[in-house]
Amino acid sequence: MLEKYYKHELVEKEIYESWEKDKDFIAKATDENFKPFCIVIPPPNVTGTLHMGHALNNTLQDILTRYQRMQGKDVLWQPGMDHAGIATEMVVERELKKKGIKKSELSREEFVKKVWEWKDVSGGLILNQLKRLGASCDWDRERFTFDEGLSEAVRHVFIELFNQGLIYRDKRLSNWDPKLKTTISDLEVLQKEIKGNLWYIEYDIEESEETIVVATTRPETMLGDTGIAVHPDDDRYKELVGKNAILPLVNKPIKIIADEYAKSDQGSGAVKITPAHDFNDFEVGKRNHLEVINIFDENACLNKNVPEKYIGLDRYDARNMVIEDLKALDKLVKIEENLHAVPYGDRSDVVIEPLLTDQWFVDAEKLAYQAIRKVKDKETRFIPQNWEKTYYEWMENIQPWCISRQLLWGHQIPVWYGPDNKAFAANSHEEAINLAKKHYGKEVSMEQDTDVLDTWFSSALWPFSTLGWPEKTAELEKYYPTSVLVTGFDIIFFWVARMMMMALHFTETVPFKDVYVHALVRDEKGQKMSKSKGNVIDPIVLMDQYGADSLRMTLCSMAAQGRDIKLSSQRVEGYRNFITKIWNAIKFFELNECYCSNFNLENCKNDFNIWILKQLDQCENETKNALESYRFNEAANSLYRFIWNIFCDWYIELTKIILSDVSHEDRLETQNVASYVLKNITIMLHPIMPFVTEHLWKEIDFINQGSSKKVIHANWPKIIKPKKHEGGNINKLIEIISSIRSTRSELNVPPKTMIEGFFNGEQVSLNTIFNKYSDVLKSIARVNIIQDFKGERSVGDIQIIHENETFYLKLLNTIDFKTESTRLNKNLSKISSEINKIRIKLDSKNFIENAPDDVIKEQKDRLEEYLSSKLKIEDAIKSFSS
RNA sequence: GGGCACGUAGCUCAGUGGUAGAGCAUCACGUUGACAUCGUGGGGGUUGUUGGUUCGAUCCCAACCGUGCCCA
Repeated sequence: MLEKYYKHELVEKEIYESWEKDKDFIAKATDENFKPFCIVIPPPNVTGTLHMGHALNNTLQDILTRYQRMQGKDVLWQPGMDHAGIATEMVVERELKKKGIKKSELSREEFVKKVWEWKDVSGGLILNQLKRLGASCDWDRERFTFDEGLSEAVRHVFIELFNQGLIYRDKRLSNWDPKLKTTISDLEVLQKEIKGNLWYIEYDIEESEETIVVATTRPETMLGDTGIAVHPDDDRYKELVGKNAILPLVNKPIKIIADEYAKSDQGSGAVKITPAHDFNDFEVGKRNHLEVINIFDENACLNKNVPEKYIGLDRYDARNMVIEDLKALDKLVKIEENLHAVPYGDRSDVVIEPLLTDQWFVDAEKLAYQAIRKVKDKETRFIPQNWEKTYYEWMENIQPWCISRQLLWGHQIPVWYGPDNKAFAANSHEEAINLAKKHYGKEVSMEQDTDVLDTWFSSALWPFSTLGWPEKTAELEKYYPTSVLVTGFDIIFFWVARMMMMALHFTETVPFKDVYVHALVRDEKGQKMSKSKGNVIDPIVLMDQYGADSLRMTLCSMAAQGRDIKLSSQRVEGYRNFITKIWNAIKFFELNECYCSNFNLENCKNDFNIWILKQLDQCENETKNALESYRFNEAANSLYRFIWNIFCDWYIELTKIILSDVSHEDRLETQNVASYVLKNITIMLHPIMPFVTEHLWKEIDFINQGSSKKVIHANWPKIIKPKKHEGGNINKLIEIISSIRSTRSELNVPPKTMIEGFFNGEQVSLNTIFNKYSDVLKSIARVNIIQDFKGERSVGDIQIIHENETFYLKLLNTIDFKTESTRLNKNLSKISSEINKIRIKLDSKNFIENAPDDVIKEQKDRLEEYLSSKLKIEDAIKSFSS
């Protein structure tokens, strides 16, 4: 006998351990009897912990995974993590600092060793949290982007792209993070709107009394200025173009140039050009052959290229000093408040400094071509489709991808330099020496590049490197290209786009057939969850409170395409209640000795049973279709509605009489049908709610029905269709019961009071229902209906109309006439307004001429039905007033 | 500035070219047999605004207003 409530805290751990112990998640790469289905997990960061976004992302993947397993596919959900260069280095650095160790005191090897030590102890916490969620990954195949095999793939890719000229080293402006002391890619830079100032500075013109005023948001960079730009059409400055201005504080001449980059309506219309420290200025400088002067060091402090008094100053101290000095010279003419975008590092949260350095770049533009085409050719589909636009937009404007990072933790760039600084890409030091020997004609000593690669470089290979590439493995053969990638839209650029490029270049096929892009999880007010706002809902806390299944069901039911999820714990509570509801329903059937015998359900005779099987079939169809088209919320809602609003609310109530009567001829059939329904909803719920369903399957014989397999391995159902098709008029019966209940309630008839009713037996439809289901009407509507051919009515006989047929409840002693009169008038006005609407329609010539016949007929039928109801209600009102 | 979503009941959200739904919240009534983590019933909507297409628009189209996100 089941306990009073489902206790997830006692069940989930045990169930998960049993899945793991029995290798229930394992993929069978070499077995060709099963069609493959494969998802690679978007690898969480090794430093990460589970947040709501992960919970949603992995719940959806697990639902697909478990569903496909039930379809008989050989399923591989490939798990793993990425090594997260910057994040991990920050974490370990912080740990070392606590012990009084500075990173700079350690060699590369020593530091990397410390990182591995850290990883063994505290890395990968998130994988255990995914297990709490129920993730059915094939854990034996767990991969890490820093594994030997994946590192091999990284080197392979780098060397090949290098040899093809698609990776190159270049001195150009890149985003320098002065806190982390590394470059980062443009995707890792966040633009923030900051309230700052626009400073107007006056420059003297060389050999002239004239001056020119420039406006800038970064006055300190003037120390590196090499020009002033004005718009070629700006009449104010036409005469000055070609002349020199004297850069204050530095006292050197810089050229005034005409360039369309200068906007006449912004600031003064003249803009200072600092080619070494601004991406736009760099381009302007290139166009106009301006000198490039780098004035910052790696800490974003001023270097030796500025006047001595400023050397060594931090950029903000320098700004203040420059302002003061300009003021003293009376060169600062105006200060305006100004809102402008300032670049911040997404990890460090400090202002990024564009800096001229030697870095490695991927020629992404060349790789993008195929990646765009394959999506246009529908070889990879985005779901919902509109994300294609985002993808195209980025791909079509793609910039060179800066892949070198000045870190210790990561794949060291497989490039060795010869004595003349010539770069050789090679798999190892030896290989590099050999290459160099051929080149120089003698053996030379070589130094490896000290930089490492962007973590996303290795992540971009994830869909095939995890399957063993570049080796030709059975896994690669069977599971690649993968079936679907499930991800949030925030990493379409970071990850999806780059995977597409790399996959197409190296495997000549798309990495996945579908990309399902899900929503962002927000708090209940619709705000993005963030630690600083303090509005983070921790999925672990919710799981502790309500169980993993409740959380999963909630996320699934809210995962409508194209909309963000606003999560509130109330919602989770609601789905916990849903589990309780199922739990109690099963308890009810336990009490009623449900079991399964050899009963052939095709031979069902009882209307309720035939009806519920049909409803179950419909639910199965809806759920299946929804899951196969990634409409997760529809799958969840279909199951919810069937189980609660059909099976529990009606089927159980309707069959109580049968089950409680030991000698009832339909009892055995009903027990079997109920068992069958419960078995199948357990299976269908499993992908969404794996724990409670596996538990019930284990505990309840009439649910597992003697299966030796766990529910995780059950086949997705194909619902039996009884030979006798007509399931009676159960839907009509339900409507009638609802009408009776509603009338009773509105007239304040006490729920338990048994009342009498009567009707004219010539009404065929009612006659069938009242005859067939009189016992049910007595038990759940508390009404005893008798046939009364005379149909004469007296005061207190309350009329109920159902589809043009009428019956009466005898309520003389129980009701208040005023209440009834109000009720009737309310109904009358509702009906009258409907009648008006339909009449207007039918009176319209346009409607009659243009609308399809079936629509016209439908409207006519409705009108007729309403008119007849109206007459009856008016009649009833008349009889009351008389 | 460019792009993409979204605006439906008090709240959170489904949905459909013809009759607008759910959950939560709310109100009334109800516990000796599955379930108060519950049941039964009720109230609650000019489907953001204005136009257009259409016999008919909440749905399709356009503009606007509002909100959010992405990119510059």
